[in-house]
Amino acid sequence: MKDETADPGPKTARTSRAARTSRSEHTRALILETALRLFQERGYDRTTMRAIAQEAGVSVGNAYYYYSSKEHLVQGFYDRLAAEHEAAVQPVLAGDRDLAVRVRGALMTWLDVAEPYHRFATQFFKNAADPESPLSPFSPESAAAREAAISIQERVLHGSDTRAAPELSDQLPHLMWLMQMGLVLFWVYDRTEGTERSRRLVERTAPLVARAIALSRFRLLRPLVRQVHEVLEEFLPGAAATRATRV
Amino acid sequence: MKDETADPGPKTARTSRAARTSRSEHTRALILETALRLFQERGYDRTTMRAIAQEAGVSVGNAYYYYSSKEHLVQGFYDRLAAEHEAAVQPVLAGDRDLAVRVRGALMTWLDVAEPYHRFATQFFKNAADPESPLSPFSPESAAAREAAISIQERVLHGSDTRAAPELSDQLPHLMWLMQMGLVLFWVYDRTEGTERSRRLVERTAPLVARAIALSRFRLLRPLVRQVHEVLEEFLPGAAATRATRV
DNA sequence: GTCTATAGCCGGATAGAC
DNA sequence: GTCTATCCGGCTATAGAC
Repeated sequence: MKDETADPGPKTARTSRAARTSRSEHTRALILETALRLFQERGYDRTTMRAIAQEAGVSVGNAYYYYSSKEHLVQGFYDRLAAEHEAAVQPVLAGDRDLAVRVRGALMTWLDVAEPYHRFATQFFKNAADPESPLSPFSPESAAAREAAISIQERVLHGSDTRAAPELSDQLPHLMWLMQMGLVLFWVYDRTEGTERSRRLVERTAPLVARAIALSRFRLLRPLVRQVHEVLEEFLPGAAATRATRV
Repeated sequence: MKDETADPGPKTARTSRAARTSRSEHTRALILETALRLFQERGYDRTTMRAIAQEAGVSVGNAYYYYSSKEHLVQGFYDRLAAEHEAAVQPVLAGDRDLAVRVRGALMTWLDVAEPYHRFATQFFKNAADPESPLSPFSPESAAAREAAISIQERVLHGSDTRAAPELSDQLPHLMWLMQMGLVLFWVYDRTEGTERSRRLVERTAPLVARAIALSRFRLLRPLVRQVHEVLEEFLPGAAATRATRV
């Protein structure tokens, strides 16, 4: 009962084309809205499908008609979060060209956007770290969201006045996204007021990342950079050509 | 039903002092043994507590008397894995003094030891990403296992003929352990035959790590190294002094 | 195609008797 | 310390209404 490969019918989340029938879309939205609200109020585990259905004024069966599992409701949350980040990060991308500032800005913006959900986000990432789960940030199902996030990093980097070693230039956004996943993990563990500690980590790390990237052009580091490039080429999906095996 | 803070009674896993009463210890061991066997045979999810109890010839309630949740059974597995790695890694630690060789050896050894359990290891990272879980590698409950693992990295580094930048020297083992956690994540996702791809990642990454560490002493990198040192000092628990806030 | 209602399976976890 | 009985919630199934 874990994956369904082909997923016909209305259970497919569709962001495309405005609403198949407005009634159907309305119900779907209602269920998601209710679920997210309850998750925030009581946390993920203590929100039962029965409760979601009841609060939304639909039957349990109907909830499952739209979202084939409780986990699938979480996907709705991801999409929303990603959209909010994309919107909120615009000023950063259009702003200062200093790389450290841009890196810091993009990550801080994510922390801002995610803040309200911190309480129940914990539960999500448990699912997210499961390779079987379509909710994993590395899963094929998450490809769209992942690429959107990487694209933000790309704009962070290429809109800056820092030039990285040329062979790394295409791969760095992906690498920066991986680092962002690390930050998310840290954030999930962060129990400080206002996730202050996560913010501090960003504050201290951003200049470091920027400096490392800038240094990558120095001759001394050439062999190391070349090695890094090769490893990334082999192990980062999508970065370049050779992809036959998957992990 | 998630945490119990104080955990009195026999549910506490005790590696100390040989067996409170031999009968009790025998039952405990029997349950763990059975569980681990079934996990290997059918995977974690498809092994029910009922089945474990039945196979072990005890009641479900009894199983819960010794292991307060299904997850707690996994802790027993961690301990075993750690012990096996510690034993198997000895030749590497006593062997070649080349850092790349040592790094590679330690990680490969872990992959060897962990191989038989790969199938149900999925479960690991579910825990890793859950801050509530005592099974998280970052939890206080895992401190002992974590420190043992870090100590292995310490011997890898300090038994080598490479000298890192002095201010990083004490922190690098912890950082290398973090990288190892990254490898574990990769490995969990790895679906190739014999986890071939994970092995290849180690093969390609070990020299890179060794080189980066060696480079850390160059003057060009001094400012970067200093920054890294400061960040690690602030955010790695245990590395040095200042720890008031927790994350 | 969208929805309700309800009954029931399954498996993790618990209560409380012995 | 050990058991049996029970709860609880994710999920499924079914039958039928609009």
